[in-house]
Amino acid sequence: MSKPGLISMSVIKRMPRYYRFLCDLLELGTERISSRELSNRMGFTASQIRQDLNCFGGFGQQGYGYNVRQLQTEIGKILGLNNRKKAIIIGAGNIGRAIATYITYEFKTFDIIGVFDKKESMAGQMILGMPTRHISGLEEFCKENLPTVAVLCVPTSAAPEVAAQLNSLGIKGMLNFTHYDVALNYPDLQVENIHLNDSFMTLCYKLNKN
Amino acid sequence: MSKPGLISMSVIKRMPRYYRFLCDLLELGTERISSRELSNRMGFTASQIRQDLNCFGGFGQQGYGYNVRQLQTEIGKILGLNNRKKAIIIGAGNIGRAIATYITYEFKTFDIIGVFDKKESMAGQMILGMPTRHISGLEEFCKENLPTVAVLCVPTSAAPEVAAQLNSLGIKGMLNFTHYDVALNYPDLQVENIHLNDSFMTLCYKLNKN
DNA sequence: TAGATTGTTAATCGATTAACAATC
DNA sequence: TAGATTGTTAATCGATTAACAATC
Repeated sequence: MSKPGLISMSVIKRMPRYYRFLCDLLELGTERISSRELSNRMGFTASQIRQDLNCFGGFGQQGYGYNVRQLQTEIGKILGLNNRKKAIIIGAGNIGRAIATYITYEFKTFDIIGVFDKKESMAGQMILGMPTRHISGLEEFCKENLPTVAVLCVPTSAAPEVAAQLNSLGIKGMLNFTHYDVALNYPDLQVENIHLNDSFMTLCYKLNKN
Repeated sequence: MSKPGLISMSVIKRMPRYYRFLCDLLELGTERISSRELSNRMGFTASQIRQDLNCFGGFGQQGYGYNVRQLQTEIGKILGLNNRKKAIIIGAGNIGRAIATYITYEFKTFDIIGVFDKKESMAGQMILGMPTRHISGLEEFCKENLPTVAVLCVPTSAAPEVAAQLNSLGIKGMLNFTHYDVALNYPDLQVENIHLNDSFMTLCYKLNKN
């Protein structure tokens, strides 16, 4: 069960949630927790929790449960949260600036080393103590600084070109805020889509149904 | 198959994506499309597309395929995109301001009628031509203007209190950017979570695996 | 009519839940 | 030891895919 690559996305997608709840428990000073108790707090079944965790190894102990600190550390390792990665933001509009700030203060695994925009008027404007750079300097910057992650906050119309460029410049992973389907066109890139519009529409549906 | 309430979330979650692709096709001037052709463009199987659409009705025609405009209109109706809803933003930080702006220009179904923040120093600052309001005025504002949707952009620590208040003030749906589990605590509210951190961690996992 | 493509049923696949023996 | 709770297997459930008759 602990062979990597065999673990389904359904399981992976739940890991950040476990991590979050374990962090909360740690802060509360909880030392141990059973799958049953976690189940109550998180809304997953105890069975699923044990099943999920066992994909990566036997972190628990019969009759005792799980050690909160150990489990949190293990999940952190599984997710690779300790491997810091250099990231750049493409698009210094509202979303781009918000995400740059958010990542810098709330998600230490990514290290924002540059913010780029196409607009000449943006160039030089300070974000997080760094000057916004014009997109024309992207290639040189990447060759010098070797970022591996990019956050795509440009208008969807600009996305195909930017994605192609980032791909050729050695970017390995992307957070895609546009509606352009990067993953479909670059199957070797790791992509996480954050389609705000999709979430809005799903909420609309739920609201109209009730 | 077209009984409402019986349609699974897996299907619903794909509808916004259909809608998006159909909008693109419309802009390209495409009149008709087959499930097979859609399948190629979207990366779903043709079988799944037909299965999904048939949950809501037979929008296609044998031997012809689907009429793009008609299908787009139908999916818009299914999602309820024409029923505009009054929305408020709680938390006027970077994310709050970015989302307020984004919704106003990119998602016309929600109409942002107020932005609130706890910080005294924020009060009065203009966003989208409206003054940011102090959170103390939330109750009065809601009673007067009856918003039904709220976007939660406060720090997670503040979320439980704010969620309780919004719930009691008649809010029906929430876009939750915090890590507080609103849905677990208010099962009658419609909630869409946008857990940026979870997306970041999932990307980390994918990057470390490869 | 012949060709194309849907709507729909049946088969497969995968994910979740239940159960329980192992063991702390 | 007795009680608790895991790890793991088996059973169930739901979602996806395949197949094909209906029909435009």
